Amino acid sequence: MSQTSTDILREAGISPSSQRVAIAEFVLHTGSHPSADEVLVQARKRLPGISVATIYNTLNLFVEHGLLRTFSLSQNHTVYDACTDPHHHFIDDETGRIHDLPIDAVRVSHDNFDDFDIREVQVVLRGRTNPQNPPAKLAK
Amino acid sequence: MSQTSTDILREAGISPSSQRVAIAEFVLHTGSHPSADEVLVQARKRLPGISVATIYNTLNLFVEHGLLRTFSLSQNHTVYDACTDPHHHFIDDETGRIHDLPIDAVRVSHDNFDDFDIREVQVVLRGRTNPQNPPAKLAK
DNA sequence: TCATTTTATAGAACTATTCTAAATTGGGAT
DNA sequence: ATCCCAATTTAGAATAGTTCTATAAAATGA
Ligand SMILES: [Mn+2]
Ligand SMILES: [Mn+2]
Ligand SMILES: [Zn+2]
Ligand SMILES: [Zn+2]
Repeated sequence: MSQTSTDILREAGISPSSQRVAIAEFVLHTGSHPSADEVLVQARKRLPGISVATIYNTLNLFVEHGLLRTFSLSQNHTVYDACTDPHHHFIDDETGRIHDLPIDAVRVSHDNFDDFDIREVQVVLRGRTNPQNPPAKLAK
Repeated sequence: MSQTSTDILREAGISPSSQRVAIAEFVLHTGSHPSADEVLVQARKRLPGISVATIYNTLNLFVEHGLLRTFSLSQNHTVYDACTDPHHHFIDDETGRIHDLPIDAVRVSHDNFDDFDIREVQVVLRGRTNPQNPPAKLAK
């Protein structure tokens, strides 16, 4: 049942060029929240000549078509998130690594702000990853 | 009893040069979460010749001494937050304006992640500001 | 095949921030 | 008051992530 990257692109209305597929193979299937640069490195393992411009064009295209989300943690560190449905994040202060948390692992309640129409709630937990524990059972 | 900017700087161990005071006068007393560029504009109203380098040097200095916090919402939009104690944020999708929310206006509970040592919980609400309501009674 | 459109590419341009190296400042000490 | 000197400020160069531009290559399909 698992769709190929080509299928995913077609379903999103994106014609699956070899470059796009090479990028998709990595970026749509990683939980690592990579930067554009990390995507470049991975994509070049499959398609050594792929250009930087194509990486950016393609990542932007994927975001526009809802296959990726993007967020900025600090200046000059934009990352891409392959998980597009709502979820939360834990960020390791030491390594900077971002972990997905299932949406229902965090509950948020808030006052009724009559001034605000809330569309989305995003929680970021920061701290340290406990070293003695196994790598973590992570989000969907 | 309200401390002058000069006092605040001295207490933080920063010698209050005229440039630093000019910047502090604005950035330590605004709730608007300004960018470096907005700080430059405001500081130049008091000290027209102040340089860009000084804006960045000083903002970084204030952050290092705990007078400001910084965060990035999107690539190339780093803002400074004069409120350094824990609180949450509402971001207006349309205008990009950031509003502080009192820490106790949002309650978060989460599973025990034995893999993570959580040090900080940050909530960002996104949506639209309700136009018919008054400008909002905002955070401390 | 050929014409047309789409996609990819190199490299220039852009922009926020940091760096560098030189000038200016201002508070003691004399 | 003057001198000294460390601290501070400054202009402009450098850097880095991203976007733009103009050209080339590839795919499409009649
Ligand atoms: Mn998948
Ligand atoms: Mn104040
Ligand atoms: Zn995620
Ligand atoms: Zn704030």
